[in-house]
Amino acid sequence: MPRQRLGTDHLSSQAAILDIIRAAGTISRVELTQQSSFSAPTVSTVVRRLIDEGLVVEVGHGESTGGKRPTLLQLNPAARFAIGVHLDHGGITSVLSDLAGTIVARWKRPGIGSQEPPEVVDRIAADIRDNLARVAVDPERVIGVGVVAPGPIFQHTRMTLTSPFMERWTDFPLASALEDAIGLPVLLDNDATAAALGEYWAGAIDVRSTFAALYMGSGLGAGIVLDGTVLRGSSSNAGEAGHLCLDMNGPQCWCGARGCAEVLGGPQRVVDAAHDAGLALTGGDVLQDFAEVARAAGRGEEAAVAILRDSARYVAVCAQALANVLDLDLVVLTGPAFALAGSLYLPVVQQHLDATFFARESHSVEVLISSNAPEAAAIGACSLVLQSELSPRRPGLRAVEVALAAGS
Amino acid sequence: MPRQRLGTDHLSSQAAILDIIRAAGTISRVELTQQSSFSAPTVSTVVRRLIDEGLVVEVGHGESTGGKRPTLLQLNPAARFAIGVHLDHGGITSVLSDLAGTIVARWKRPGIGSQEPPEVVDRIAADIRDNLARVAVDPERVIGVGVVAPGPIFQHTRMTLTSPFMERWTDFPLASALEDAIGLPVLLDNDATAAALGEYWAGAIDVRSTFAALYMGSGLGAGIVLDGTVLRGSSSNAGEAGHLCLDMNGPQCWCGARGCAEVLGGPQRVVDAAHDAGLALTGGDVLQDFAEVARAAGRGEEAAVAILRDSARYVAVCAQALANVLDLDLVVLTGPAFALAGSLYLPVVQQHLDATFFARESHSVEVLISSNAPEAAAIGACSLVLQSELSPRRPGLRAVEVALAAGS
DNA sequence: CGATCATTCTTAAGGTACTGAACTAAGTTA
DNA sequence: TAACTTAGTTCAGTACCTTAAGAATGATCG
Repeated sequence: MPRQRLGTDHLSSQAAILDIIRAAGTISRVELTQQSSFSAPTVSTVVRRLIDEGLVVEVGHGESTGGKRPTLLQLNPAARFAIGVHLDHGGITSVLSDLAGTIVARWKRPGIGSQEPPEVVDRIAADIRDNLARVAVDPERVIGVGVVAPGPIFQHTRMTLTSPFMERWTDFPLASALEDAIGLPVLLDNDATAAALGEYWAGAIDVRSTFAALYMGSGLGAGIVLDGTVLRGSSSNAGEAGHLCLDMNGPQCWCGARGCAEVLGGPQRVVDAAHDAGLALTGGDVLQDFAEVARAAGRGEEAAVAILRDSARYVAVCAQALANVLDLDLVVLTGPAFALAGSLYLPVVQQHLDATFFARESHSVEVLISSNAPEAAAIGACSLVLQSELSPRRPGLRAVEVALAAGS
Repeated sequence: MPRQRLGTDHLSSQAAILDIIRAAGTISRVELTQQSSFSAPTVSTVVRRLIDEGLVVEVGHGESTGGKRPTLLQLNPAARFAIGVHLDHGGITSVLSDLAGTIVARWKRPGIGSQEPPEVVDRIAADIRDNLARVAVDPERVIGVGVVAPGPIFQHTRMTLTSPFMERWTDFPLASALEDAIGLPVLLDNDATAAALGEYWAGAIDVRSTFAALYMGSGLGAGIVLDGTVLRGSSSNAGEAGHLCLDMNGPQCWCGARGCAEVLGGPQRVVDAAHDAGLALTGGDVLQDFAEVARAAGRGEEAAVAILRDSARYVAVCAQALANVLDLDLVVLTGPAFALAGSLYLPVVQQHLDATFFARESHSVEVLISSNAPEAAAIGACSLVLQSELSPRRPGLRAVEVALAAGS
């Protein structure tokens, strides 16, 4: 007997209203009518439905402006939960987040390189069950699992990822396997894409903004969100800013091209440069070494600062490319690498955009560091699930819808 | 008394159906139900409305597949017309196009550098009237004028363009002035953006495709169309592929940045290089000189071929950047420069994408030369009007809607 | 302090768009 | 000619949204 999927009916109106409430944080019904394209009665009934479903709660009253005081509305964070799993070389980072994108629980397990995919899937499922029990969240309120990883993906077949670092996972039907193991719908996506959506969802970014999230973890990528909708492109591989060519005669990249931004200024390059400069590194994985470089820079070691600043110049050019192609008004720096060294990158990127963004006479491009940078990808994975279930979009969500349909 | 705006009601369904008919060329109602998300009865009624409005006509029957033969539908090209005006340094190119994007009339006038904007507006209006009379098109069937030009635009104020080549036009309210002069709604946009939409509209490109049009005229730009909707960004300045940075230490560009693709491989660079190589050029405007280089290459002159091939490498990297950021499945080369030398650029771009496109394991990126390359911008200007009136989109059309609202 | 007004939100009635089910139309197949 | 297949329409019902009017609640002012 199919449990009724909440929020799937009354699609457009529910989704739009909920999204405005989410972005606003706290808002009255009147303001909703102004910010949405709906009339007051429609807002009223939609809000009542949202309240009945428990997704929204009334939280007191606002100031009067000469008449009745408005009733203020907010998301009910505890109404639904989602699980986000980030597969990366360094390990599997998972979070349980509520409706507002706040982390309720987090756990991290060793990398995936050594085990076979089926074992990893079982481990992920077991960890999810354990952690749900630990924080006493009603499993009925968990609406799904988002799984994200770097690299190009073949989403239309519900297969998983193909990056040279994850060879083992090529042709393994991760989504369906995990669905079978855990009994929840599973969505699969790119980590940078997810991080961008997470920033939109949890970072209270305006519905109408045009922004990109530059994600730096063990690699460099970007996610793009336009009018609240993730830009996926024709095969869900949009946003590969790390493979913008910044030097036509540059070094070969693993992707097959030359002079990719990731090779010239990505985390691996930072670590290599630090090594060459004689900095003492533990020689762990890329991110651990990058963290040491960032700490050295934080202590004021000039070599480390110079290396990171050099990297920042390349990141800035990536941001410029994205801004010029997409006419952005916001760039968010996120991911573990920017969590460590964002304060050094931010001014470089901001100044570069101020000086070179093509339409700067028309408007500036704001640059921010995500407040959730370390777990951005995992939170983004949660947001994938939350948005697809609570605020589904018509265009551009093909892949997610396919996955949902197959997983319901 | 307000004349009823056709196609503005019943928005979503009419627009969707009409768009599918346009893309298909010829199609039956049954196929429409398959390709759209509507039921057979809905398609039936919507099609009847379109036929009543004269936008669509029945054109015989298709082959039977074991039952009743399907009635085939087509756009009625003569149902509506639009005017497209392309302002560029070399001159003002205008076309009158029908619903299918076919050129009915075209005219070209000298450049706009020497005259004051009000005079130019009067001349444009007079030319439009003359040419409508000449080809005997009922002015009632002309739904509007699209005006396009290179460079960044301030569309939200209905002002016009700001490029160093068009200083005179800064702060001149082109759209409103022309509306007053001609009595038709006027839309304003970037030339490359328009060219992309023109390619979509007149080039019968599939509704679901993700494509960009690289436009090379006197400069280099791009227009992006996703799911049939123009990507405009936050200020209608998206797609500035000519100002992607391909060399961080490259020469200064007029836009303020360094190493822009346009400077390194744009038409001006081709002309300059040809000059340096000792090719005889008449020294006219950029496009005329570019045409001579292209002809020289066509005759097999090695220096010219080498120069163009060099330019093509930069164009190819632009295409790669767009493809990687947007996950494109199609790149169209258009504009007068590619009309002249596209056959030389195309293989270079195609090979580069085949070798370096990030998601090439997932799908390839097709590269085509527009069949309307010489007048692509002007045809695109027509398409702006046609689409906004006949197949309006909700998201991303902010600027156009503002213009339409003000102009109705 | 009570009458009036402003503002917020809801109820009621009506219109539009879409759908499923049943039907007509027009062919093919045996 | 009868049975079947495919194309397209009619009809009644449903869901959603809107305008118009009303109810609730608080501010303002004589």
